Amino acid sequence: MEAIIEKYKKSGVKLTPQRLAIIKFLEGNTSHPTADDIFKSIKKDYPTISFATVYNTLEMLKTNNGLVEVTINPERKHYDPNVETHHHAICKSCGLIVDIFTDFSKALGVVEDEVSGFVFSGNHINFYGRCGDCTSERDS
Amino acid sequence: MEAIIEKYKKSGVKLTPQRLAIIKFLEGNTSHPTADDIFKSIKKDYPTISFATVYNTLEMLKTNNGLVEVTINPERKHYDPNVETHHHAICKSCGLIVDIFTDFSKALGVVEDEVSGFVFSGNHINFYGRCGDCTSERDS
DNA sequence: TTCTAAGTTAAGAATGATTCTACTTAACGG
DNA sequence: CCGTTAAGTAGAATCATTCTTAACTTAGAA
Ligand SMILES: [Mn+2]
Ligand SMILES: [Mn+2]
Ligand SMILES: [Zn+2]
Ligand SMILES: [Zn+2]
Repeated sequence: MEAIIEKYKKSGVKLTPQRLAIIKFLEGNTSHPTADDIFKSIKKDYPTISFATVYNTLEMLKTNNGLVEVTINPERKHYDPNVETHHHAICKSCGLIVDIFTDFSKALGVVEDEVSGFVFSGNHINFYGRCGDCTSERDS
Repeated sequence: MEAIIEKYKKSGVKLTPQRLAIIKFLEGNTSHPTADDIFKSIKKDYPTISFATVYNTLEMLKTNNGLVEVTINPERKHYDPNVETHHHAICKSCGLIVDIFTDFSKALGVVEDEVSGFVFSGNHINFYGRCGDCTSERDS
């Protein structure tokens, strides 16, 4: 946490209580929250916070490489403080998003030569299915 | 085309001129158009068409397995008449979306056992990069 | 053919996530 | 402390998509 704060100070951004609250909320968070999830959570401690602040902070974090947008749900954006390359499993029933850290670069690399003219810089895999809870629910 | 028309007739939907125009526009289309792209194109022949009809028809096609939504662009949905499993290359510069038909099931299958409780039913890979045009443009 | 029921279209209103605006407030280097 | 200036806030605006409702086709029955 301290290291994270230092990082932002160096990049010249002001560390307001609201920003720190959002950074703390996201730190180590693997739930892939939406802007609304973040807003609701921060509102408990900062009742006057506005969506503008949430979105502005997310934008700031994005440009400082502290956050990535996860484009999985066409209805709204999800945010992920884990900026390392990784993939996701998505439950088609309840929307749960789970991280997958397996490295597929070898298996995928071969193909990247086959697409005419493209120069690739990254990839992301979505695995669709049903999570444990939703599977056992249907069985019963 | 004839086969496609038969397919929808059988499923009990009425094939109106607007619907046929949309189906024709999509048939074999690999450009991954948005609802607005479709609307603009159909409007040339049917000036009174509305967005409601475009969205209704897309919904109808989706439920009849004649179309899939492509969740790649967080700003708007793209539609793909190719319902076979395939993947996409996305140009980060111009937004071009190109199909990739390589089969990765073997390489990905191994992992699917490792995610606790999940039962998987499909996957989709996004390859990010720059297309040929955008790459040569930057070079010059 | 003509009639009907059911499904479809079109215009515009409604929704909801995200962005913008105008103004107030507070962070922080000096 | 102070001044500069970035950041916070409330609410309006935007824009893709969905909803509502009345008028209109379609296809089958008579
Ligand atoms: Mn993740
Ligand atoms: Mn495609
Ligand atoms: Zn689930
Ligand atoms: Zn390009």
